[in-house]
Amino acid sequence: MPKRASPRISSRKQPRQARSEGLVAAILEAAIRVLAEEGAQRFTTARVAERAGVSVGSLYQYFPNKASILYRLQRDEWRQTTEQWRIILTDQARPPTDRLRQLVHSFLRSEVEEAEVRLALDDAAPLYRDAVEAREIHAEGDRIIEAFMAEALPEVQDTKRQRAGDLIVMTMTAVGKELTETPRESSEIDAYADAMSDMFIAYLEKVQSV
Amino acid sequence: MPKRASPRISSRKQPRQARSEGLVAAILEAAIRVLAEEGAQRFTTARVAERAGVSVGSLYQYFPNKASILYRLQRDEWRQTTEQWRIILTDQARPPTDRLRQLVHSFLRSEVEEAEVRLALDDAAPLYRDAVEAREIHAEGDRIIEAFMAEALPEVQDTKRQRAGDLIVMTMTAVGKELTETPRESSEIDAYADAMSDMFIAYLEKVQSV
DNA sequence: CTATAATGCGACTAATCCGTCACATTTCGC
DNA sequence: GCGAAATGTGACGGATTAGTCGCATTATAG
Repeated sequence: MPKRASPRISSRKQPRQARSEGLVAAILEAAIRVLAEEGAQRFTTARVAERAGVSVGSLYQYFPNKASILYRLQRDEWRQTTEQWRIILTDQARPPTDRLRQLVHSFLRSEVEEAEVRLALDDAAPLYRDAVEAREIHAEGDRIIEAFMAEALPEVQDTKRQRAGDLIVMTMTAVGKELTETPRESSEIDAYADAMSDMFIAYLEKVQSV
Repeated sequence: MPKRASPRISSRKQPRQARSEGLVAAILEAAIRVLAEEGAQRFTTARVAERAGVSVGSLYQYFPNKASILYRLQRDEWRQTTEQWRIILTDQARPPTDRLRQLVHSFLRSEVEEAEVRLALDDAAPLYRDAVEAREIHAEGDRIIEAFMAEALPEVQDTKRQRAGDLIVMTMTAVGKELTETPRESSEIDAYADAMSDMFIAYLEKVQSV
């Protein structure tokens, strides 16, 4: 956690903050590189600091421990994902099935793009999973899905609808991870995205008609 | 890897082997307990040996390294799962949809039953994932699913059918893992199993009708 | 019963890694 | 400029762990 400097408004440069911010940014970038290139096993504070061109001591001034770096990366990744979901799913000009299809495609694509980092972050999950705020990471995404489901299946019972949403999210993320593990042609990714979309839509139609 | 004693047929007792076999069994049992109770992080050869009432030295006589113990456990678990799948899916007296439904239910149940071990094994995956034989672990399961799909969707194109099978397996295992991570009522597990079965069946019907 | 081979033991080595702390350097307020 | 505060440094302590090796114990063959 970055030390919050007291809010100094009217200084021309904010060197204290400027240094710090640059340092934190450098650390996060280096962390991503280490994860992607060396994997979770070799992700050490020393290595991250070295890659960032910074000393471990400085690193520990802005991050209380190793896990917090990983947690931060995971949080940022997930925020991007969530934002992507929000943009796609709330575009009420298009029919829900279209949006769902695009959601699946976009998600799989972005998963595969950053394969190494995502896989490594996953491997390191045991280190940051127990963080207090870890549960909250997914909350926003869940809300977005729930809103979409409410729009797509307005007449379906709440618990049932929520379960359907859960199932879709779990499936999508899981398939994303699996496809990431063994590299595939981008055309094959699309084929899986299509198949998965078909599955979801068939499911939603069934749920709705019951 | 157990040292293979040369095949001595006509000795009354085979003490060499008897000791060894007991030792290996004790190690594997202890390994499961350590994983379940202490988690992947604290899974060390020393701890396993201690729990097994055996010295590390002995442990290393039958397992070349730590990863091999984990790999062995994972392999055994997966063999059980595969066998379960085979039994359920090849029962040609019942319609395919019934079998699929039961597959999902049984799988989710057994996943949740041994939650701790499975989760810990998953956490430790980075340690044994690169083992040469690791890919082969899933081969038999894939074959079983493929055979079932061929029976259920006889007129569908091969690649499409195989992708459908892949998708179902990925989804099922992923949801199983997810449900395992946050403990739930057994009734809720069943609800998810039902929902997932519905989804699969709706999907298969759609694939078949295209 | 004894020589020999198999099996078991556990202290020990070498490596790694997280996080700290005393000190050096840079920046800021004045 | 100058003193104080903020920021940065990296050697080091303390802890953990994978795997080894010389020796002890047990079983077998003759």
